[in-house]
Amino acid sequence: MKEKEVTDPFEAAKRIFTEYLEQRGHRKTPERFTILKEIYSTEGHFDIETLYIRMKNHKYRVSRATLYNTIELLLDCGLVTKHQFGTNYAQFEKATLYKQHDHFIFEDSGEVIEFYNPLIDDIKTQVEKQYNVEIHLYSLTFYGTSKTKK
Amino acid sequence: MKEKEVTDPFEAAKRIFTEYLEQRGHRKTPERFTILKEIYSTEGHFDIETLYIRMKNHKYRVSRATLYNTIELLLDCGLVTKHQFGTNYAQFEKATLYKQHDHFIFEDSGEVIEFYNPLIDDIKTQVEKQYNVEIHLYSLTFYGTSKTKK
DNA sequence: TTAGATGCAAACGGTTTGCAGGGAA
DNA sequence: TTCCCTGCAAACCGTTTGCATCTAA
Repeated sequence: MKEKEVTDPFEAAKRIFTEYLEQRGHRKTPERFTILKEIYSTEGHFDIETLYIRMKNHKYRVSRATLYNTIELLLDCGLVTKHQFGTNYAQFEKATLYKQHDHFIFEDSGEVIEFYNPLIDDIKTQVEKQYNVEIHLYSLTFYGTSKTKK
Repeated sequence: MKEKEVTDPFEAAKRIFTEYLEQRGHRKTPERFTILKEIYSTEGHFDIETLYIRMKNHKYRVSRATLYNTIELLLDCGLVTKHQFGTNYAQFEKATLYKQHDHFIFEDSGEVIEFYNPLIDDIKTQVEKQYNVEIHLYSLTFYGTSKTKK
């Protein structure tokens, strides 16, 4: 069975990115696909500097400017999402396409838990009605500590 | 009747700030109270640079360093809250002490609507139970556009 | 009197920009 | 061949820091 081709998230992302680039008349450079691959090869959140160093370690030659440029494209086509958890630098994560979620941040370690709670959709609907607006994006983040002693 | 003393939010904040400074052994400098006054004299959100310019215009002599320093104290004693609405600079607002709220941001103009929806407390409680954590802070922000044509 | 606070300016660090050279189409 | 993209480095800008001076206590 050709399981891999059906389920590999990177292959799916690659197709989406390719189509996006073609539609917009952007070039399909090797750098852009290498960056996408690097992002899809790890879990969790990352910032640009971390990604830069990771690619250096993997002997990929890439500049920070290109990272910022490519991330912008990936945000635009929905393959990556951007967060700003109260710090003064941005964090990113690959989009899970189907599984929307929010975040809990441990105040001491900065560790991130992802969760999904359907009540957020009710709030969203209520706010849209109440103010006659259309919500495209939202961000819900909790900050706190563990109750189990360490 | 002594209405003013009972209801003036600045007077209330001043008392809280004074007590906070005394408890921590911090000095009650004129700069600190002038900054508090400036913050409480306007509505809505502000960033440090805006506050700095506003105080300059009012002929108050203050340095950015002192603004950052004092904001830190005001955050610590809960008189001011900090936001990072996806930009790379922080925005602040005076705490409304009793009226908790969240934000809707217009993607085009950056305008901010404040709202409160009690369902958020249910989500909070559920997350606390689910992950055995204690939530101290949260941030809920919606981004979107108006449905009424301009 | 003195330790903490202020103002100024330099340093810091994440992000953006300008530009010459390179490569996808 | 064209002109979009890349890499490099400088610029940018919000925030932090170092230090001499000042002042609340």
